[in-house]
Amino acid sequence: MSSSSPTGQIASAADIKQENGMESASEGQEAHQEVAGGAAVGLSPPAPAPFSLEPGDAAAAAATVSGEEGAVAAAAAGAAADQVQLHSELLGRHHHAAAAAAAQTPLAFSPDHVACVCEALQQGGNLDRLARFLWSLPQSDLLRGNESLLKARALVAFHQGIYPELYSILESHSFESANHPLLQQLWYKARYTEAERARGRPLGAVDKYRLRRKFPLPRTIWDGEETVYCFKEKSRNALKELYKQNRYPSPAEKRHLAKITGLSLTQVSNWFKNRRQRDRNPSETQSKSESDGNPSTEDESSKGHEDLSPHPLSSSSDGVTNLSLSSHMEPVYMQQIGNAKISLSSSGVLLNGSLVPASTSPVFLNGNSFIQGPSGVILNGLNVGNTQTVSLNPPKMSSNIVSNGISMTDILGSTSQDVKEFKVLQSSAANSAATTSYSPSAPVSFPGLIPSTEVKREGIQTAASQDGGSVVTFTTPVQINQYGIVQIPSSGANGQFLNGSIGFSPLQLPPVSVAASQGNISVNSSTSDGSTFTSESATVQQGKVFLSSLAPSAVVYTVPNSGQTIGSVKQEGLERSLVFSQLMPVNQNAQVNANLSSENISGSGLHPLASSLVNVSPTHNFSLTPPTLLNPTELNPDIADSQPMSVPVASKSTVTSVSNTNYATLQNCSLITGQDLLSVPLTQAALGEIVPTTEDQVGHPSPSVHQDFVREHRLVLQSVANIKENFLPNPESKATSSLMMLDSKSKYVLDGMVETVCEDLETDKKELAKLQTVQLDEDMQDL
DNA sequence: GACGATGATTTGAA
DNA sequence: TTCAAATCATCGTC
Repeated sequence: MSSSSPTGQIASAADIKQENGMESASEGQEAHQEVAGGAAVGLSPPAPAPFSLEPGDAAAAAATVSGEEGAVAAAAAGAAADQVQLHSELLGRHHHAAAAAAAQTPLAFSPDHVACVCEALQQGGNLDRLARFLWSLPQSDLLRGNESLLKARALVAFHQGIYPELYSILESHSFESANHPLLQQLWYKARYTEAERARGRPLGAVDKYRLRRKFPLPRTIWDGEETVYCFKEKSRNALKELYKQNRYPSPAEKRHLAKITGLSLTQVSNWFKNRRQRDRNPSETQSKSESDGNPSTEDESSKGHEDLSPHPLSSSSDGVTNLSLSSHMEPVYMQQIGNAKISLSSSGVLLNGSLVPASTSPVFLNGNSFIQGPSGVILNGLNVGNTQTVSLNPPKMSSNIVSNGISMTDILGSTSQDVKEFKVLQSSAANSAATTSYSPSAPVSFPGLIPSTEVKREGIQTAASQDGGSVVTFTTPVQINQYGIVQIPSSGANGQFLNGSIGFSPLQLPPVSVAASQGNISVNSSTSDGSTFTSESATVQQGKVFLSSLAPSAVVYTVPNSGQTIGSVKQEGLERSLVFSQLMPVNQNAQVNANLSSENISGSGLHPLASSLVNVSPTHNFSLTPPTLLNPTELNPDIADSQPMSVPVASKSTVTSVSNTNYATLQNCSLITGQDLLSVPLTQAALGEIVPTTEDQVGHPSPSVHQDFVREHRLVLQSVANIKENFLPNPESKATSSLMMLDSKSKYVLDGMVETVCEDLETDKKELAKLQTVQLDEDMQDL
């Protein structure tokens, strides 16, 4: 019967989808028909039993409930129902007189127990039984305000067509956001149904829209955020912001945007596609500005169409675009298209393929990166919190965190393709470590680290560079240790990392020129007089190191000396299987091969130097020093042990972080994992052990069950066995008695089990809520 | 993955 | 209530 009820489509939490405002035209009709049937169920009083939950009903609910939480709740419901059954059986068998009395008094279930049963019945779609169950509940103050109970009452009211009561319930209590989608559907469907009944015909899309406008959601079931065209205002603003900066976001940026907006990747892609399509059509652009209702953004979008497009750089005949910049006080929008040659007359930084002058004015990089002020940084679309600053000028920094638009979660959970697309550039200031992570499209250097007087970006192609990689040269002698670090001997222990493989001391380097291309970085050490060596000329300069990429993961290092190659290091990084070689100083005339591993960094004994940098590789495993800005254990101690990252021995190494967002996400993943470990086996074990048919099953909990639960579970079951001996003379009833025995205090043994399940459920909910809060905070920071 | 065309839905105004 | 514009999603093509 319940399957044909109007709530058949929305009663089950598992069926609740993201409310997008879109509904099929036939949906209203179905709802109308179903409601008519549901109303036929009527308001007839349910069975007069004080606790009318039928064991069979609960068992059915348990069988139909899906999902972890549902399973837990179903287990509780099943246990509670079985309790009732056992209670009746036992009392009927041994205490007939008492049974009659007990049948007149409500069972002593706590509100949590009732909530568990309600949840189970809701998810099972047993709304008729849920109605009877609610009817039988005592009007206890303890039950008032219980959200699960209120939600159940709302469902029942909708199911029975008592819409005024439904509206009253929804408006009288502020529900948790987790219940909003379901309750919002109830609200709208009830309005639709009422209107359909009044009109006698199904509603169209426009009719439903008018009803939605006429009966807006109460704030008790709505977060208040305006939704236009199915997209929340926040999401649309985020999309617009990124579009203003970059009309062609990378997949990583799209993923990040999808993450922070809550939209799917397809929706994000579609939005950008449609937006570009609209912008390409002048007529539509004109009309768009008049209709969106947000002139500011639309004007920016339309007006800035040219401005925000790839910067009209002067193009040379060879296709190389040149752009010369000096320090700007105005925001700079840049987007690199093709081979762009950018020259700076002062210290600057290359970010995301675009050159950034070391100024305090906001800078937009590649249309999607943003640097603002000394304390707040958004790089490549990902915000770096206020406490995670990237200082472009000071040569000394205590902790610098730079991240690109790819969250470390994406990296950790990314596919090999994602990993291949992601490379790490790390650099550092003296006395401390500064770790940076960038995508291949975002090569970066810091003027504070590399006091360049000129930065040139050229599409340098060398014989060794087969993928457009650039060349890194600098004049000072270098060493490459086992960690793939190219060290400047004079820099002492202050070895610095670059691209996770080489390091140099910025203080030891003379002014250098930096040439960068996608996925590669070229550092040309200039002479002391400030003249700049380009990559082409670097091949004959003394003491230079050439780094040319053979492939996205392969680089060849050569160290010429007076025009003679004195050493070369071939770095053949296999995808996701790079291995650090042993210490290999690059001496004169020495040729060393070094394999750089990003996957085995932590396991190959990577020990950061005293002033170390820690290599955050783009692969699934990476090393992290204990973060000083964010400590995962502080956010959630339970996660620390399960963090899939290693902490190298780095006594003095400083923060290696990506962003707090990533930490939060890591925790999220970890917690989810934890929940998977705890909840799923727990649920399975609970379901499997609550209703066993033999005692053998009872005594052998699943080995994957959480220890606490197992321990408590065993206690319960042992007590059951003891009680059974005392109260059950009939051995044939053991299948039931092993589950439904009363303890010496006249309480249901399984009550504790139900409570345990409910507590675990509540704990999981709290933890999840906590995580969601953290994640929300992080998302807000991202925005 | 981008693009153009097109359908379905949403939205606002007449 | 109707209509048109805006918006989002889908499909086929390149």
